[in-house]
Amino acid sequence: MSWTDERVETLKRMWSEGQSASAIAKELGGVTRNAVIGKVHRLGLSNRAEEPEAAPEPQPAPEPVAEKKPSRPTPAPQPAARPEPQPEPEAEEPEEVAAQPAFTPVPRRPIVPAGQPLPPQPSANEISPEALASVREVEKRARKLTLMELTERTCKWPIGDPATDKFWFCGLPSQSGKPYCEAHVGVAFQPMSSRRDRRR
DNA sequence: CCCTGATTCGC
DNA sequence: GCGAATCAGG
Repeated sequence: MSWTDERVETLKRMWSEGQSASAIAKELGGVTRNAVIGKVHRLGLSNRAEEPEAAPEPQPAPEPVAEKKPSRPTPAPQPAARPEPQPEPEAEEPEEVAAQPAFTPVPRRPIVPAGQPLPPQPSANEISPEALASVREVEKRARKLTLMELTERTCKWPIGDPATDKFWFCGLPSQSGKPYCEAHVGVAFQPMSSRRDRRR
């Protein structure tokens, strides 16, 4: 494969969109991510700054330039429709519950003002007992990965409260193509038919 | 271990 | 110019 104008164009577009080199290579086909990165550098667009040009600020302020993060402006990793985390807040295990009634070190504030929107939360209610049991079981074995540790093949099911330290992602091997592991796929994607009778 | 981009250097 | 190998890092 060679770098035709069309392929270069695709490269430029995807790179400016914040796509990873491997993703671009995958899209183009016939090249590796190294080839893509090499080309990116040769094209002189290694710095993912395209249109948005901010003031270079020659002599900005008296500050002697302490920190600078030209890295990445967070191209939004994987939004991924968030399902229902924690079907059961109960059940504790050998986990440091560490209750700190002394004082309130973290004045948490509800991200969502007062229950307003959040209409897209229909699922995760009528789930088969087996699936639920499977989930609860698998979450004990969660790899507890951080956001950065997630990949295309790790389960992205959130566990715990994002506002606290007790938050992580399942991280178990995800189903090919799916964002979750087998157990979580089971509760995330309902056949849309389990509505008939909810035996209880 | 999975992944990311950066750099080098023989071709 | 190209990109595998390698490096440095999350």
